[in-house]
Amino acid sequence: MANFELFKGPYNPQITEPAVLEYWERNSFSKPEYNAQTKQVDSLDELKKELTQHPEKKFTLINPPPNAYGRPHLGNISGYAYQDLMGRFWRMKGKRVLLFPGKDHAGIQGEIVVLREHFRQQGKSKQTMTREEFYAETYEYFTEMMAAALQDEKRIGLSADFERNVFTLDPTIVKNVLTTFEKLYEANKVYKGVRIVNWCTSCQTALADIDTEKKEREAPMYYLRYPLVEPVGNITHITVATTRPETMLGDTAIVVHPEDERYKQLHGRKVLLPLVKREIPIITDTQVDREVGTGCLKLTPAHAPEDYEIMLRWNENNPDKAVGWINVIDPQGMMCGPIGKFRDMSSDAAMNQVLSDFKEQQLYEKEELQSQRIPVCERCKSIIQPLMSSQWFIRVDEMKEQALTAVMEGSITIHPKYMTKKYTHWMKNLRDWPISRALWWGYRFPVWYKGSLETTYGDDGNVSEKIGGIAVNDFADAVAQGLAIVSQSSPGEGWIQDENVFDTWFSSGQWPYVTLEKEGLLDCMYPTDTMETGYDILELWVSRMIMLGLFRTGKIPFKDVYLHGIVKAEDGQKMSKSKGNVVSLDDLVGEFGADAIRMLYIVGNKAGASYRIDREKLAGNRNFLNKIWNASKYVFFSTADLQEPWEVTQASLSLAEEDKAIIAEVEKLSEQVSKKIQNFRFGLVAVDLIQSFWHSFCDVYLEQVKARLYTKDKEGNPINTSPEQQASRRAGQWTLWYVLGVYLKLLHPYVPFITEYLWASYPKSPTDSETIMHTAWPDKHT
RNA sequence: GGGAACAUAGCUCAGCUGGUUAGAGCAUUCCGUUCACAUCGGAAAGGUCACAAGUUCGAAUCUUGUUGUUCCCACCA
Repeated sequence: MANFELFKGPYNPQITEPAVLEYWERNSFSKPEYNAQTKQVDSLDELKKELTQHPEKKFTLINPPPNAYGRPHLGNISGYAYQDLMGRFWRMKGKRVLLFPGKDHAGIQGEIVVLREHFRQQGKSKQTMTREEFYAETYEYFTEMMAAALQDEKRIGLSADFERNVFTLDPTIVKNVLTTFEKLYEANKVYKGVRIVNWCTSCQTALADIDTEKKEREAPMYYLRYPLVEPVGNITHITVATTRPETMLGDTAIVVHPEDERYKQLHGRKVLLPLVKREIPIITDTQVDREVGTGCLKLTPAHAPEDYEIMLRWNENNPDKAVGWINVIDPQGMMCGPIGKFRDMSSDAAMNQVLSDFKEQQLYEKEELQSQRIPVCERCKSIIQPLMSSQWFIRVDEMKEQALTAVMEGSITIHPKYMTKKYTHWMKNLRDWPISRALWWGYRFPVWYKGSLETTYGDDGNVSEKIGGIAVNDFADAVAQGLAIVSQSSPGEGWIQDENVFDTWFSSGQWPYVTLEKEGLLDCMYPTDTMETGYDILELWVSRMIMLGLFRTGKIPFKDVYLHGIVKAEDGQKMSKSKGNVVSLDDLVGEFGADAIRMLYIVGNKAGASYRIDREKLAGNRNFLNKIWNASKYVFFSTADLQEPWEVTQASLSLAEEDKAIIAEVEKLSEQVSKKIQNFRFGLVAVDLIQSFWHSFCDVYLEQVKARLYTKDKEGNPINTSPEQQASRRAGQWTLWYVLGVYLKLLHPYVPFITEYLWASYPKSPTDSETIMHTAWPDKHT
């Protein structure tokens, strides 16, 4: 039993919250197995049996797994308040609630952090360790760090089943995630191929489009002349504009708009590519913007994603006049390929050399300073070098159709509704998903090669692979030749495993079903009910869960997606370490309490809307908690002589008009709160709830009823002694008791700590739940 | 270039499918208290609902346009 003392003085969360936390943790109230009727924890089998018979009795919400290292900031924690609100609501509504917590290994960022924060101090690096040593030690490091992140989840009041907390690299999870890869491979939805990728020369890995961001910079645009092989009329050359002259060494065509009158007579003609003396054709594509530069685009398919797309399109429509690509920059950022003296220069040196050669040959026209947006690595901020590389891809064409349909036909609802467009737009434009990363920290590909695997950036500009010294066209070819195999375990002596690990989102994209399957709960708790996360990872994460969930289970992974806004720092800016405006839970939880912080997240806010940390609001929230505290204490001592109020029926009391009014208000409020929570409008109804408690119950009703409750006047003489007055007093006491109970329950999902603490002193029937977490929600009809 | 959201009191924002006199919190001004609470109570002041046109008996709310702010996406070489 909870033993919470009603101490004197103002409400002090520093006393109450740790005590409540300890109470929650000591019992197992947050487990779906906890049985409110028997007050026992059922077995897993009993739970499954019940949910099989009554599937409507479950509520599953998978908590988005935060990075396993380090402490989250106040913004990272905000989601837990929403997730917990839903969990507590449905639990009180009598459902078997599972909030499933986990931690993510965070791929690239995890590797960067552990190298910087852990290994560097010991003088270790990837050069001085084996892959196995690195993995084992990092695993241990992350396991330690995880405990700290868990503390914050608990501290904000998240009623998750923490015993089930699971790491993305837990062996059973790994096995399941890799099985998905195998199934994708069998279904021909995964392939290995040489494609253009966003290459981070610093992290030495490929990145998906969404793992890059754009940086603004001023850079010169150079105008370069390419002579025509044969002059057309008096035209002897064309001029192209570029910000990256060194890539001209890999040009394979010139592209003009088919309708551009200036160049119509040049279609199909050839230019002599300067410096490397290659003849390349002039082709057409409607994507070329006639207004930009000279209207002539130099096509470098190996080092510009747009050019690569144009090449594919052209080749599809003109198979007889197909153009190829020539890769001239290797993964280290050095020049390579059929480029003569430029080979082995750094790309910067090559750029200067190209420019000076053009000048010398009188082919240099001019330069103009221009602002441009260049892609950089989201994690390390290095400039992305697009290049050709052999990578694993997921074929998304079919998967994205299903994922689109699920949302457009309403099997999955996104809140706020207007974010649906963001999702559909992104999904429609989705290209094949590159899933391999050249890292050590993550899920290594379950792919094996016989002998060795070599990737060559050839002198001919090709990128090719050899397995055991034998050249292969592609992975399928290698499998056919018996040189490669997809398998979770080594096929035997002499086979080596693919060095790549999976993109982090490949594993977190499977989170809903791999977590439940680990616990044997897939049958009875999947699909989950709601996914709650920040709107900034709708595309990054939510979309992947929908695609992979549909693929692997044939079912949607969740029915509703609630997207919360971004919490800004006190200065209104996004929180970031570099700005120095990061606020942690520790900074504020002592002064205001977790309940006040949860209110800041939720009260008055709506889905998708951002807001900032506001100390004035926090102070207001703290004042409200104090109001609850004092009003409750008042009710407790002024109803102390009321016997077993739960046995009393309303009809047996002579209720005054004021009693009836507040009872009616609170009952109407219950319906509203229930309805709005179910409609995901948590924040706005919270304002009504607070208003009602503070201004109807405290300011009005409590003042009205006081005179009827006193048993002595100021001089100490007995008052309210007549039978009518006694009955009136009793009716007032009962009303206070009843109404406060309703308020505490309605408030509990919002401010769980104070309501739990007060619930211990609230007079309740012996059959009622000892924890407010499992008492019945007060609405009657919904 | 495309898309989305927002524009309401000094500040931060509510106002859901159009219906009396447009609301809350904070801030401001005045008044009040000693038997829950000064982390309090009562009251006041404060708004051409960005602008314009339209639909309507009626518009902060719906439509269109204009202006401004924010965010996202994209191929400006």
